[in-house]
Amino acid sequence: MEERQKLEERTRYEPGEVEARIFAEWMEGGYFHPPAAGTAEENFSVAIPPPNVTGALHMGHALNGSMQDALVRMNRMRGRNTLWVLGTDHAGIATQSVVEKQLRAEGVSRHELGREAFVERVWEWKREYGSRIVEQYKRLGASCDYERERFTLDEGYVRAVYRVFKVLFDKGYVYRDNYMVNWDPGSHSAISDLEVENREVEDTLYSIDYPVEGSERVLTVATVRPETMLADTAVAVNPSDERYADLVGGHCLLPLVGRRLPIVADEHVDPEFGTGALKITPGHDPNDFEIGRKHGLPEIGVIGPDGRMTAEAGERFAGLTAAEAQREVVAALREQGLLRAEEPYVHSVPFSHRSGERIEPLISLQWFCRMDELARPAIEAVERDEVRIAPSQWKRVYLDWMREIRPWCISRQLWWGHRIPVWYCDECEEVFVGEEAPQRCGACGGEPRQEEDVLDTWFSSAIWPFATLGWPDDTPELRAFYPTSFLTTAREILFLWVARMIMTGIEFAGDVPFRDVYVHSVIQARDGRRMSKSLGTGIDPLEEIDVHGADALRFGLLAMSSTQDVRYSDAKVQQGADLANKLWNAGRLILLNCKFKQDQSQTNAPQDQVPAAVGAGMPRPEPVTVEDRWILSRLEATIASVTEKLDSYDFAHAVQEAYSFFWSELCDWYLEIVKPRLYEGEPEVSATLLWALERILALLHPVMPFVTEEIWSYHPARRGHLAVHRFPEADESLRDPEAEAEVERGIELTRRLRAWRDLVDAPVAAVLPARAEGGPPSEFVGRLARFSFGEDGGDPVASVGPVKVLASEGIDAAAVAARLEKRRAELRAEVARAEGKLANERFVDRAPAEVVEEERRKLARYRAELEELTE
RNA sequence: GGGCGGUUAGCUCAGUUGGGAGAGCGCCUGCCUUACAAGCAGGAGGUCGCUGGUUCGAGCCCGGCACCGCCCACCA
Repeated sequence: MEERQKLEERTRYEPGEVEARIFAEWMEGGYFHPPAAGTAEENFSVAIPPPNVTGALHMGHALNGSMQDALVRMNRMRGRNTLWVLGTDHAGIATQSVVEKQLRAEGVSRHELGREAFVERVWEWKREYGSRIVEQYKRLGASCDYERERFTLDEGYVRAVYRVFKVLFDKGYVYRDNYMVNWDPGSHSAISDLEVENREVEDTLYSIDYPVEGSERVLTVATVRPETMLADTAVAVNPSDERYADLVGGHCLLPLVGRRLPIVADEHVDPEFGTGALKITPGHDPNDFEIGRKHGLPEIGVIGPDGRMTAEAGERFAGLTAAEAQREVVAALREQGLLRAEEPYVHSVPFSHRSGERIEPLISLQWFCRMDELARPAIEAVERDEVRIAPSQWKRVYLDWMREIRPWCISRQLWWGHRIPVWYCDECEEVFVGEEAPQRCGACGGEPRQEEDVLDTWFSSAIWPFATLGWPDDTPELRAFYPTSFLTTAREILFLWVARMIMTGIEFAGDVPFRDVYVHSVIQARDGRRMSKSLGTGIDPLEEIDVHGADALRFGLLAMSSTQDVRYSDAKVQQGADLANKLWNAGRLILLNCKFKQDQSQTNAPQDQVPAAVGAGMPRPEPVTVEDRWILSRLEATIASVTEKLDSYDFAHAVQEAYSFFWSELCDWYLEIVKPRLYEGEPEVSATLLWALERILALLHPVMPFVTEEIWSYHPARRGHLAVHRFPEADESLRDPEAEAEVERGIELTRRLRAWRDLVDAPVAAVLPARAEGGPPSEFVGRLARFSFGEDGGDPVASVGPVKVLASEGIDAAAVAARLEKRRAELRAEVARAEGKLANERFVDRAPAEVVEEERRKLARYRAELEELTE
């Protein structure tokens, strides 16, 4: 009784009061922490794309989380043993940067601190701030298993990473090599090709004369990076280029340095570009590196990892930054008259995705992983739809990339991460690879020293779906929840993460990591730009939750999601907030007025039991009126359709359809129709309403978990939380096409009558007399449209469908006449259109019979109405 | 340089296999009707980017063009 009182007073849904309390109840119920039982086939599981520990919840997380939680909750409610693995990614570069920045503020560098102390410092940071994003997922309502939280650097996980490294090494896929890498001067580390983004930049293109040895001729080469000429080891021309045919095999002299450079012929050189002569710098240009290796050219490095010129650059330049060196080189060339031209030049330049700095290509000793062998089965798995990628265009994108895959640079010159499990013996050059440090060198008894580098963060996230379940051990979790059911992801990590998980899943866990990959759209800022912190265009989901509630944000994000990128829509979030409030108030109307007999409860299961969802409270109702049969039929149709759409990742249409059924059909029509019966306390309508409420709450719970749970807490048939309530399955036996047709006719008529009233400006409160032809319309028509239907009365002044409106005080004759004339004009136009179409012989002959027939029926209908109005 | 996606109402977006263009928001009119004014009822508003074609019929299929966005790519 106390709650009832409260419910009456709560005329608005206030998410802020509800969400934390409800979430705590779910946690207390342990619903999100399933037992490791059963098989992956029967169970349902998802591995969350692990957010960076340094991260804060952004809109991408919120969208992705809303999608995952909708499917996770739906399947949990279906009674499946459901696990949603949560965890965070150690995010090597990002986290190291955060802590380094902290240290700088204290006036300490990480080098002063030393590696061990620094790593300990990062751990401290992680312990203090690392759970922030986890807490933010709770705000969203995400039903992750917070008791199984994982971290890519926790003990078991490290073991998994080391095992993978060791196996790949033993297979010969992982190797160490001196190779051209993308050096990121910002993070002071090599990064992989996927972490590089190309940007258009305007540089200066310098043309430089290289004197040909033993000749008066010069070879003019063009470059945007003159400072790299200090590392040139050849000049190349196209083999078919007749201008230089006689020079191939000869030499030219490198200005400023004096080195003899062989003139080589290579197909790669475009004779159309510049002079057709290309300076070759194998040490600092990826193309030149390839050419250099092909021709066996020396590789010289003049730019060091610190972005400064090395001793190799010569006394004059050593120690300068690359930019300073460029100015010096240009000045020197100009002095010597070797600078032939300078012109502005726009081209694309690689930048580090991590630090934003311009990539310095250089040769360095790194660890690589050969990908071709791993890719092969991962290609087949997708080709054969063992992993289905949707929308379908991404399947091709995936396959195209995988078929061209290149070795992956997996080592990083950082301290925070998985230190590569390789040990070197300095005494005898023995190399150990294993999961644990060797005590002594087996060959010479020396003390091996571990590799300094750590692994690319993506190397560890590649094994996320099975490493989080306990692999390499054969754990119950692994048996119960691997492979996972699906993955939703942004397309930007399709290669970086998704492809690699498929490869490692097949290689190490013996099966693909998930059956479905759904690539969702990107939510852009309101103005269509990318949401980004640096642009200041980001929209904070937590602020949106504060203002509108988590349910509103979830609904809004799902409603605006699409296969194409969309702008963030405040209106959709507001629509979600409105829906929550509408649900709340419709719930109040029903719960405060319905009579409920305890024995109506059909409870047949213990409450709040995991994994099996508890049974429904309400028994199937007995409809007494056609409206009852109609709403029950529409409800089941909606359940079938919404469920089907959720199951196929069509979130936007699923939520819009649920919205539209609930708002328009249930609230605007059915509740208005049955109010008199409800207020009278008719038991049958109570049974129908309580049943409908229960089912719509359960249907919407995966999308709007908080408000539905809160309303459910007042439902008399409740036996446990909605979070583990049985998800509705469409009951086909309640479908009733006849009732649907009849009520829809009544609704249509009501609409027309209301519109007519408005057009003729009838007084709002007046009940207008009318006579219905062909039998009285449904009872509610007169009531909702405020018409009284009788056998007799005055003269008809107008026809609205089958209804003759009779003369009365409330009706303005002139307005009626104007209205009639307007309608007649419309009808004449319609008749003309239909006649024209049917007079077209080719239409009548070639269009399908039913289309022609439909057109004839329309024509007949228009003619009849026109005739009626012209009487 | 290749590939993908987009262009539909004032705004943000839907539009299944080709058969009279929809939603939400906004706007206009009228309602404080005892669930909800974050509500209810009614209404206005679109040459579906342009251009050829296929078809009885095109927002939808085909060709071309114009913008916009994204991904991949080793032309200095």
